[in-house]
Amino acid sequence: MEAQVTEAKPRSRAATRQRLLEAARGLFAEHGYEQVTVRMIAAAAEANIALVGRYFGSKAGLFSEVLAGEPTVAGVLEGEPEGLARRLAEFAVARMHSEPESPILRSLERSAGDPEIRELVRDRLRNAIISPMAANLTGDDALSRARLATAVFLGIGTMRRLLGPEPPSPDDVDRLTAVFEACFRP
Amino acid sequence: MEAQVTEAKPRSRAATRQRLLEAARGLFAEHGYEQVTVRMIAAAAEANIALVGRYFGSKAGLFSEVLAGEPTVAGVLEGEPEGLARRLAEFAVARMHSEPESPILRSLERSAGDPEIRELVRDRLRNAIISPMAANLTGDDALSRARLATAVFLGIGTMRRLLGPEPPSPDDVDRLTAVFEACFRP
DNA sequence: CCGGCGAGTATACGCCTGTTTACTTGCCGC
DNA sequence: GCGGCAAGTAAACAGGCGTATACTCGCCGG
Repeated sequence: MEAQVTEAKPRSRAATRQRLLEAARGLFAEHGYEQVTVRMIAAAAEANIALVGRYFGSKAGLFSEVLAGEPTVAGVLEGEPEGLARRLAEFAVARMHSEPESPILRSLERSAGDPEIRELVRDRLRNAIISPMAANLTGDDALSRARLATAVFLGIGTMRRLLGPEPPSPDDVDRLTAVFEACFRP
Repeated sequence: MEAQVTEAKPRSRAATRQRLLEAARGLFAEHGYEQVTVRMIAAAAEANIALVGRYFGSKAGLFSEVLAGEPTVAGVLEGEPEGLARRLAEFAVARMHSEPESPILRSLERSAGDPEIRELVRDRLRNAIISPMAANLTGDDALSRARLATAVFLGIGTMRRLLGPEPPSPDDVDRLTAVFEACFRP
């Protein structure tokens, strides 16, 4: 949570910008866009509030840059399509049993109030997950099936956030693999 | 959306309370807890803001009462367990292709900022969906499987909210049925 | 050694939130 | 008819939000 830099902070634009960016990343990932205030970000980065506006234009601009810099599940998506369901299942199970710290997907679920932010999130979801996933599928309604699988993925995240992490079970991966395969079946 | 009462409003505690309750129900269902303000509710109910506090204690109290009065998916859950997956699929597809107006489940997905509200939502989710669903399943980890199926259900809602309603496809029900069956398989 | 410029700061602005207070209005039993 | 109490109202409160402004400080080239 408080992953702030302990080293002395030099009077450097680039370094301060970076601290703000990383602080924002962590907070957004944990709490979502709306629950995080610029004052929280500035405090976590040990920087002044006004610098958020100066360096990123606005809170939304900062969020946008965080989103752009975030690694995606691309590594899971590429590879032979046969194993896709299992790779997704393994990835989801890993997320399911780990504590909150996790990529920006976390904030995808719950950042929806501001329409501008919603659009950012939607584009990101499409371009980073659904489209590449659909590209791995064959058949007419590949997009629709990719959407369904992504929905399952998001739903698991929502559930974990709401009810807390589940006790792991060795059957989880197998069952989830079957679920994703059912999503992908033409 | 603007399903306000057009009849003249009598100076009646019970009637005004009811109008507030219904207005809140509609708004919460459409936008979620945090995005709805008590001023919006009062305006929709054509009542004074202060009455929310007077009749329900607080915004959270009003939300709690809305939640308690909301019908659940109980009708879908009861019945022979064999057809459960298909009934769930039909229910989800119906929700998937309909415009926003929908039960309070909508707000379950995105009402999470305030811990008090979060707890309300979590309890409701457990008592109204997961537990009864698990009761229909056999096997040790029935709860875990019910959680997964519920996650799929929520994920579909999140997806629809984010990307808009999908064009219907006749295969949807079959595919979703297979997905839920995969969730339920021991 | 010092002038200037950019990094960093403190503070205030305007707005919106949920909640509360003090007040007015209208109806119902007597 | 009318007194009183409940229903309804307007306004303000305290606090939080994102953003913008005017300022000070620290460093670096000359």
